[in-house]
Amino acid sequence: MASRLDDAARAGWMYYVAGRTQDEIAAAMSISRQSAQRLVSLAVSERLVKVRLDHPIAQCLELAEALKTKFSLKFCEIVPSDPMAYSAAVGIAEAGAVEIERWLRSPDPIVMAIGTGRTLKAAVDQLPNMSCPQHKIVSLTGNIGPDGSAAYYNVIFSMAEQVQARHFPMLLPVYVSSQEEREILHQQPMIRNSIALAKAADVVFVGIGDVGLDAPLCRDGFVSREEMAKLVADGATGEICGWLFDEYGHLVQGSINARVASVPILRDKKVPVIALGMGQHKHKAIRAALRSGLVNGVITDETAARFALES
Amino acid sequence: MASRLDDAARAGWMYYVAGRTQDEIAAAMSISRQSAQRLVSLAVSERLVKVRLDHPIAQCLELAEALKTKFSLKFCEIVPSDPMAYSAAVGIAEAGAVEIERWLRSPDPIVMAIGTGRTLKAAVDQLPNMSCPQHKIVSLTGNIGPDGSAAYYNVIFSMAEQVQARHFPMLLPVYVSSQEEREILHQQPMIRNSIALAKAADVVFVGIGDVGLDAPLCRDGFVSREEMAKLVADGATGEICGWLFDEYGHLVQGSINARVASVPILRDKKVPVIALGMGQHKHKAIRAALRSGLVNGVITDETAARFALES
DNA sequence: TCTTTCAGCGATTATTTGCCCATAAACTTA
DNA sequence: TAAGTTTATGGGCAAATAATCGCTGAAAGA
Repeated sequence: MASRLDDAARAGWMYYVAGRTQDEIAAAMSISRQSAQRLVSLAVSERLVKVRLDHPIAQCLELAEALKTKFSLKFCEIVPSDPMAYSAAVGIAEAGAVEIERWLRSPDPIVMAIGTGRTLKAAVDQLPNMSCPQHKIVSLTGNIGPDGSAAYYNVIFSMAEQVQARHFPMLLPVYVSSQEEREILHQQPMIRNSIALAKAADVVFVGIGDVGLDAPLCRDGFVSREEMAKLVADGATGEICGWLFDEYGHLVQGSINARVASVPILRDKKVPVIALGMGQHKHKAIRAALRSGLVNGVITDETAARFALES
Repeated sequence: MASRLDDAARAGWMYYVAGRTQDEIAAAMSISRQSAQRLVSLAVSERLVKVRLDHPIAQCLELAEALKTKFSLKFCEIVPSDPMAYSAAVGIAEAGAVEIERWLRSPDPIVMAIGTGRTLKAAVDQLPNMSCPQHKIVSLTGNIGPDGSAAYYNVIFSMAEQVQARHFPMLLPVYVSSQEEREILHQQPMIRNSIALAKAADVVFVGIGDVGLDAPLCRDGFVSREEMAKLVADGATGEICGWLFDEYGHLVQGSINARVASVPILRDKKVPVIALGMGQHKHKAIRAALRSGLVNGVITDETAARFALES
């Protein structure tokens, strides 16, 4: 199995780096061209090959500047929209990985706080193997899924493994049963330690989620359909680390926000809080988060950027 | 011009990151497919797209390419260094066996010349059972140990048995008592025949040995401790088939090299002469062998490769 | 104003690649 | 051990991509 990945890496290297054809690779490795092709595509599907585009596309840059000005952002990266893209995080994941990696390359120890969600997971999956024992990675949200599995959208664990940093997960569900329970749980020494660390983070990366019956929050069972319907009726527009906010980015009062186990969202303007998100159904959520200064950095796509600018 | 690069970046992004076909890119950008293709290839040639391979083997391949270029090698294989495994031939043995097997798989008869040493033995031990009656395997060095046993570092015998090929050992000690004796022995019909065969080899595999009081050459009694100390003082750095060379890969004059019974090392650039060796204590020997072109192929590990490249 | 040069374009052709399928090999399970 | 099941392999073929060629038009220079 490992040797197969080795072969895949070798084939992928010859194909993408050395620019050989599959026939040449086949000859070099004494296998059939078909096998070579399989190895190359395995290298791709196993994410061994990582492609990076080193050119700021003018339009995206302009949009980024405009967004930065309008919402006083510290950081803004716009990736081209792909109208045909089926999957959510095409492009964002790569761009997010670049920025995360930039922080991790720091020789000085930093504390990086991390939210959760599919987009963030996709970005983390694009990270290269690194060795960053000087850094600490701390989770902002509970890492226990509604089914009790400890590895829900295993962002912090995969990341820590990939970059070999110390990590501080928050071993709680995303939502606890009541505000009182949250207070009690947050007093536990380990949790308290994680929260203190998160509040001292040098940089924060979060995913932006949308709300609605089709949103992951609902589909993955964190929030019941009835509750979600009520939230939407009350004006909930988006979600960051489980905190629900309305279309102006203000936290929805009472309701579910009283039960979020997550660390409160930092509003300290000095620390970069960078949100990742894209796609039609997240447009309003992204705009809301930017409007209120819930985040001060964003990585999104062209159409979401235009939407946020228009209003 | 800038806008052309922008377009190239956009096209390259859609192609490599989003995974669109050139047709789709052409449609999205309202240009012909050919133009899209040109933009993509422009993005590549302008080095806007950067491919990385996130796998240990990738580094090995880069090192191999670098070594190939620097030392004009016909063949170079670098295996990942395993810092945990200080034992001899982890990885090298397998890699060597693969290459040896590749040659043996040839349906056309070949002559393979073989040196000796622990590393080569480990590689040969990794060979599968084969039936290669078409090939001839000839030994480059004497196969008689200092204790008179006929099967010292039984490389050629185990190999011939494993792959069922005709074999031509050299029934001499590694070192004879004098240059005169060597000349006489080399005139014996059987020996002469083996030497002629070895000189006509299609491919040569040798082990690289180090020198010093702890080196196998000394420990196994081929060279006395006094003689070894003198050799080291005279600048001997490594050994191939019993031939001692200095740190630039030049044979040490006189001394013990006058008594080596081995076939002279082939310097014919057309025939692959592939050396196997790894480990901290062989770094200098490997570098020396590469520097002088004593060998034109090498199978070694990452750290040895880096060492050879640095100087 | 005219000429020269040359980048870019599309059509055509050649090469390369992705995928399906039949077959062989390996591995399970009774 | 034999039958069944999964997994890998290589051939063939269609799609995708790269290379070649002649044409056009715009910019530079006389």
